Amino acid sequence: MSKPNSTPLPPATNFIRNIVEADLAAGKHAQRRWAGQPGLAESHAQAPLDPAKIRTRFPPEPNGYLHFGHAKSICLNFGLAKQFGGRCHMRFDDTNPEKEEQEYVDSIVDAVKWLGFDWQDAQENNLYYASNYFPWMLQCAEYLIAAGHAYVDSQSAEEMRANRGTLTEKGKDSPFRNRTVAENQDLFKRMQAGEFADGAHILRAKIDMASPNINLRDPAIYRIRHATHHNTGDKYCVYPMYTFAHPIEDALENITHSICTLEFEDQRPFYDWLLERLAEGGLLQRPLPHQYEFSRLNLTYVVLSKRKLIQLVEEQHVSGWDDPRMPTLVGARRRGYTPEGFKLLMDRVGVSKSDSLIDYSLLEDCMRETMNEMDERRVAVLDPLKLIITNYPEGQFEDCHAPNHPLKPELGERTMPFGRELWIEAEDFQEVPEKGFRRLFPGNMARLRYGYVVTCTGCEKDDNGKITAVLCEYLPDTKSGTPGADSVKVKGNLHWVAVAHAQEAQVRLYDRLFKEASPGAGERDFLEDLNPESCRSITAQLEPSLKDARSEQRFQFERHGYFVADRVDSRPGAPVFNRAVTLKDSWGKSGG
RNA sequence: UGGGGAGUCGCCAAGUUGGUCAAGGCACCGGAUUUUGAUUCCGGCAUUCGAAGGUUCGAAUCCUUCUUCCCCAGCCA
Repeated sequence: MSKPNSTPLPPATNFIRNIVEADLAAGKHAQRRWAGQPGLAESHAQAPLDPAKIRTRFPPEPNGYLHFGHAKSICLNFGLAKQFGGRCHMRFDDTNPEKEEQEYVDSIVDAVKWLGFDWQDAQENNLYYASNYFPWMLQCAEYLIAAGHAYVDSQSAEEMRANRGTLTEKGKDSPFRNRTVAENQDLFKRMQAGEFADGAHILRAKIDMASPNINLRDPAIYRIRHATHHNTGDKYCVYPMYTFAHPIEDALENITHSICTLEFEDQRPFYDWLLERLAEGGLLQRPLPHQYEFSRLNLTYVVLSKRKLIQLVEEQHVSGWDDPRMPTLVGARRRGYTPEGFKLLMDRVGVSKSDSLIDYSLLEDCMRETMNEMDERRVAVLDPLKLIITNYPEGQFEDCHAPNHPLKPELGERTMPFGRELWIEAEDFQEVPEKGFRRLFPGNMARLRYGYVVTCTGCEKDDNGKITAVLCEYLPDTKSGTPGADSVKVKGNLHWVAVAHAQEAQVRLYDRLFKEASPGAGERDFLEDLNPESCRSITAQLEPSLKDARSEQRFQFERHGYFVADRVDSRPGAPVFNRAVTLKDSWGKSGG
C-alpha cells in the first residue's frame, strides 16, 4: 500500500558497466590475489584469491569540500562495486602537503557516508591514504632509476617549461638527462635526505621529449617539498606527483577499474607505461589496473570549480561551505536534499564520454520524487492573511484530522484545531479573481482542507485599501470525514492554520544561487550572475505539530514544497525551516 | 597548426560483429483520477542519427572528406 511505483529498474547500461561485464565474463581479474591490505606484488603473491570481483576507488584530494560533481563519481564507483560483487575503496589522494588538511578529510568522510556508501564491513575496511604508500612509492622510484627509466633533473622550473616544447613543437632533452644511474641514485638519496632546497632538483621519468603527447615528455614524478604533511608530518621532504602516485596507489590496492574524468585521458599512456615498468620489475602484481574516463557532471545555474566555490565562501557571497545554496554535499544536506535524490539523478544522467550540461531542474525533480515518497505532510502558511468565519462561534475550537502521508495510511494522522479565525495564504484570496482562479473570492465556495467548505462573503481593508482579513461563512455539514463532506463539490482547496494555535517560525525560501544558466559565460564575471533573491527569510505560521521538529527532519508543507528543519539553527520549540524545493506548479504560482 | 576525446529528439542517453533499431528517462502536449492547481494514470512526442560523398539488396552502425565542441604545454590533482 505504501509502496509507490519506485520499482527499481535495472541500472542503466553504460560503457563502463559494459566493460566490467565483459571483463568479468572473460575472467580477466579472477586470478588476482589479495593480502587483505594494499601492498607490493610480493605481499599479494602468496595470499588467497581476491574475494572482491572488482575493486574501484573514490580518490579525492583532501583539499576542499565535496560537491555535486563528486557525487557522480561516488555513485559510479561505489555503485559498480556493489552491483558486481566488488569493493570500492575510500582513498585520500594526499600527495601534496601544501594543500591538504585533516578538516577536509573529515568532511569528505561525512559526505560519502551521508550519501549512503560505506567502505567498511566485517570483512574489510578499505579506508586508505596515499601518504601511507610513500615508502613503496620511493621504492618504485628507486627501481625506475636503477632500471634507467628515471633521472634527476637539475633544471629550474622555468628551464623545464621552456624545454618541454609546445603543443606543436617537440621538447628538448634536458642537459641532465644522461646522468649515470649511480649519479641519479646518489642525487635522489640526497633529495630525500633534505640536502636540497625546494625546486633544486626533480625526479623525472625518462620517456620521450619528442612525444606528441606532452604528458610523455619526461613527466616529473618526485619533487622536493619541505613541508609538513597532515598525515606524515615532517617525515618526508620529497613528495610524489599525482601522475606517478595514482597508478601505483591503484595497483597496490588491487584496483581493477580506475575510473576518472575525461581530462585525464591524455594521462592514460603514462599510467600504462609506469605500471608496465613496475610490473616488469616485479614490484606490482598483474593483471594491472586500467584507467577509464567518463565525462564529469555539469549543471546549469551552478558553478562547480573549486576556485569559484572558494571565492563564494571567502568573499562571503554565501554563509559558508554548508550554505544551503552551495552545490556542495554539506550544502545540499543542510538544504534538505536527499541522498536518494542524488542517486536517482545519477541514474538518470547516465555515464558517457560526451560533454553534457544537465538542467538543474532535473536535479530538483529527483529531489521532489524522493521526498514525495518519504516525507510526511504538514501545513504551513508562508504569507499569512487572516480569515474570519463569521458564522462560527468565537472561542470555539474543534479537531480536524489530516493524514501524515496520503500514500502511506499506516503513518497515521495528526489533528489540527479549527476555529473562527484562521491564517490562510494571502495568494489564496483575490478580490477580483483572474480567469481560472478557483480559490477564495467574493461569492465563491472553496474547501478549507481537512475542514469545512466555506463561502467567501468579502474582505476587510485598512485605510490604505490593504486587505486585512477575508470573510466567509462555513457550511456546517461539510466537514471532511463526515457523511456530508462531499455534499458540496468545490474546485478550490486551501490550507490554513488556526490563529490561536499557530506556531510562528522563521522559514528561509531558497532559490538558485545564480540567475543565469551558465554563470560567467562569455566575458562576464560569474559573480555578476548571482541571484539577489536566492535567499528570502520570512516569518510563517505553522501548524502546532511542527513546533517540536527535530533538526534535519523534513516535511512537505502542503501546496508549497519540501522543507527541512535547519541542522544548525533549528531547535525543538523554536524551529527554523529551509525550503529544499518547491512543489511543481502547473498553474503559475511563483512558489514563494 | 601537434596529441587525445566527443557530436543520436528541448536535456540526458541506449544502440557501434550493418538487416522492423531509431530503446528508455526527464521536459513538453493532450486526456482521466485527485480534499495538495501536487502525486498517480493513460496517450502523443526523431522517415532520422554533425555534414557531404561512397560501399551494400540494406548503414546511426563500414570507408573517405569536411565541420563543430571539449581537454593537454603545474615541480596541482
